[in-house]
Amino acid sequence: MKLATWNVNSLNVRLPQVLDWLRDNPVDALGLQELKLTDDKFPQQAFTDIGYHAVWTGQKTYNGVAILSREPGEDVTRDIGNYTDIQRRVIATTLPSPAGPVRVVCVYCPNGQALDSDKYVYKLEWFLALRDWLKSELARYPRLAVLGDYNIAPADEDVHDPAKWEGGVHVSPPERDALKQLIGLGLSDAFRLFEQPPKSFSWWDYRMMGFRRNAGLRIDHILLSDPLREVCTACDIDKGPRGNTQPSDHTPVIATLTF
DNA sequence: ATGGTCGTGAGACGA
Repeated sequence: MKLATWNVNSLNVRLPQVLDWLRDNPVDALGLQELKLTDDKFPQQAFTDIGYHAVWTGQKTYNGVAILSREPGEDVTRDIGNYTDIQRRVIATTLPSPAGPVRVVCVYCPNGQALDSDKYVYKLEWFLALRDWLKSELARYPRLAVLGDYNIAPADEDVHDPAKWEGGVHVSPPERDALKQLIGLGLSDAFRLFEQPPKSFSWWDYRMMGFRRNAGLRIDHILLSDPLREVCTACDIDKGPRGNTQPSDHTPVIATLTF
């Protein structure tokens, strides 16, 4: 079973690239972030045509998340428990697997903008709410995968130039602590279960030829509960789509589970 | 060089 995540930065613009990628990488589930379209504009038929089910929650201009899957899902959730948030950042569904139900949670975590921003306060609050909700999800679903754009680079090795980024959003100690609190629920960063090339990133700024210089961050993650960690046999970043014409600034991350 | 580039949607704003 392969699970993937990709922040597409507008599904309107990136739909052809998503379809192409799925033809080459027929994963069992793909979480998408930053759809930037309303529910009525979601291109369901295009995914149906290539054999994928879809669940989504959209929003005009900003945010929006979806999960595409080979098998239909159950128990779709579009909120973090009781946390009231007009921003559409979470969707979850339960998929079948040989080992039993796998809960897939797709998240588009807040960016935070800057350490002195109200958006940074919102980001940290949002992560607390996510943690509390994931704790209850984990109790209900032992096989839990939480994938998406976390907008947090877990460690300096996930940053192209730690000195330049120090004191900035995505790397600050409170943000890294927020991510560690998710890990502390009993989740593992699938990417770090394996030996990886140095300077592995999942996002590169459009500006300053960030991709060409490999000036990136690893901020897109797949977190796995212990029963899934035990069967995870690979986790890789596919840099290919970042080299496309008119690319997203993020590229997919894929985890392989072998039951 | 304190900027740069995208996407959205029609001027900034968010990332």
